[in-house]
Amino acid sequence: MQKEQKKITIDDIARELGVSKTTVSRAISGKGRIGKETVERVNEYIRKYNYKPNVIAKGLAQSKTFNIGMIMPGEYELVDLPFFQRCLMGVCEVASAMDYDVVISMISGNAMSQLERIVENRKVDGFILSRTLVEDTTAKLLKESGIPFVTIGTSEDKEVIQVDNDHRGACKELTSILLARGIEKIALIGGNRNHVVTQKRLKGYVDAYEEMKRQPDRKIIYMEAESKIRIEQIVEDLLPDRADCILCMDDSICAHVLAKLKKEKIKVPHNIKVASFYNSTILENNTPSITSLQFDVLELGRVACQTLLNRIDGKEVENRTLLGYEISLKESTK
Amino acid sequence: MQKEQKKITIDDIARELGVSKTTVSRAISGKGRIGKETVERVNEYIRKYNYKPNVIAKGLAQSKTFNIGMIMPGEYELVDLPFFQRCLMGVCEVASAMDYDVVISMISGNAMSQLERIVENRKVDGFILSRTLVEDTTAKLLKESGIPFVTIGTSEDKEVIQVDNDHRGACKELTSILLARGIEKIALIGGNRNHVVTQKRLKGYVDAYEEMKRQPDRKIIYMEAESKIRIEQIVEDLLPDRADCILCMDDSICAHVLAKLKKEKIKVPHNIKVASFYNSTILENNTPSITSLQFDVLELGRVACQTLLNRIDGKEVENRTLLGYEISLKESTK
DNA sequence: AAAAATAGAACAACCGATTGCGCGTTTCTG
DNA sequence: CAGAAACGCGCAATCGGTTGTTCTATTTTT
Repeated sequence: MQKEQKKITIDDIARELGVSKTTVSRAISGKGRIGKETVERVNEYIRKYNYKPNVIAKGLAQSKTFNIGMIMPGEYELVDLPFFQRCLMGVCEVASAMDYDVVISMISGNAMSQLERIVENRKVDGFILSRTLVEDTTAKLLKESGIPFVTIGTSEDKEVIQVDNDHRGACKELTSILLARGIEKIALIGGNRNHVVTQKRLKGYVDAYEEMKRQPDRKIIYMEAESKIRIEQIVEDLLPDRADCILCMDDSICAHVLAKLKKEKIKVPHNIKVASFYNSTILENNTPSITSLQFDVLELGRVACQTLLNRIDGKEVENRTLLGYEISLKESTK
Repeated sequence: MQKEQKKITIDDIARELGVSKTTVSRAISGKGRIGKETVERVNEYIRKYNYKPNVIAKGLAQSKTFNIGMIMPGEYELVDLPFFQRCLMGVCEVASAMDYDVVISMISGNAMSQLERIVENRKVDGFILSRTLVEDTTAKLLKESGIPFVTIGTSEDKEVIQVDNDHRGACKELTSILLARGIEKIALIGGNRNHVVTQKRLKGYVDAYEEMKRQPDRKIIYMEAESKIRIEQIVEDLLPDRADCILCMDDSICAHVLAKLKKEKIKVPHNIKVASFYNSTILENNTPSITSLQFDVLELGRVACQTLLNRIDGKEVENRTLLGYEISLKESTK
């Protein structure tokens, strides 16, 4: 019950120990010339009285905040996705370990005002940008501001530091596996065509065909499959035999596809195969189990944060980091 | 392309306008006696050169940070819930409007170290605590620290400022409606019994029976329904006629219940009614549509944030705020 | 018209750290 | 053993604001 306990300052320590605050500061930071014995005394005092430096004051003196900004989409339909939450978790984990804190900005659409405020207020030392759209004015704004930042999700802009899962490679590999098994007609169902992941995955899909010197059937590539009705129509469109397999770009699409197939009494995998990208727990307990591509989003957050912190420290960082994926082959493509 | 553009300081303005920095500061804040004309000149300058005060310096001088801390669970299984994400969205919205920023702490289990760091570092002016467990050491720690905080979710501790949806009232009303329709045997399926919401909802359920001078059948109240298998067992247990209706405490439980009923060829609502709490989009497109209780989680976040900010400003605030709910009666209970 | 009240602005201390420079003492070096 | 180098430490400025007090000029009161 130590309410309103007066915080110890560096001056207090200096007074108590009969040295100057300069010395105390140096003892703590280890910078500059300082006696071994003095350091010991200061450390002991700090431990004993649980001194914590005032981060604000430190920030003012060093022009640093020890905060990083995490920019997430503020659109209602995106907020529910576990992707961002998990990412955030990875970011927080690393930041915390390095004594940084994470400031959130949820930016919806073109509401740049919040971001501008943060940028101008200099309340963070750098940003992590969770991007979903290919064209992103946020990145432009950040670039102009000169504040270090890292994007999660690939950008067209090669100057931008990016960390991403290898969606293209993943989708290519899965498609190749299916093709190698003699599954020729793979329908692809995706969501918003302006999302980076959608485009990357589509490219991977095409890559796989091209590597085998084949052409995918463009007529069974569907985008903007955002609603249940639309997805049902697509499935109807594919039946009875325009596709051997349906590859869904996210698991909510897949859930609808499965429901529709069940309704139409089409057996998976007997009559048609199904595969999906897997993020949430919707498909986890499905019967049959679903072949899927999995990404370690937590790790994505971690790496992005580490990259940013390195960047803030002035270290050289990779301009582009691609993280792996995992293909889990299950019953739905047997 | 204004990289590394030198920030304007209050001293710059003072020099340019030929007044003291005190005057500029007062002109901006409006505190103290200051000439109308001077205020005008200062404002004009600020607008013209887009001056933004340095929040860090301001914070140091005023012992404030203009940040609020949002504490969320860091457990992997909780992170996926859209609840916290939506809450956060509401919090960010209000904070942003009041020129505050939101600092995230994800705390898993007993890992208090991060929290302690933030508390000790004084990097926030107050906390919002998203709680899930009845017993919560986090709240205790915050209480001892003397930092203002608000909890989302009800606490036993009456001194703690709480904002919550009225789970008890909601569950009571829905149960009452069902009872009034002659649906007597209402099975209740809930998750973790240590979660506050679980307990509140259970109480509401019991309330409804008691108000009618009846007793619920304790044997058809199930807790810890966390896995698909467990839920299937429960449903089997209830069939064929131990229950007229199944009330699910969250929608992932409900999804499993519906799947199992379908598998067993039990028709909803003809053979058995189903109702649920509704947060995510899993049940949105179900056939039949599902009777559910809905909470405006976004609003919850908003109110919590507003309450905290009021508290930080030293205003009087309600110790307990209960937010409403919405009952949507659909086909599943017809 | 003298005294009192008041408005407008400036001085300087302060918030809690960091940091360049300088000073006195000890240790090294030839 | 003298001069140089290294060491340990303190002074004071600085980061960019806020704020209690004081000063002066003007206005109001009687």
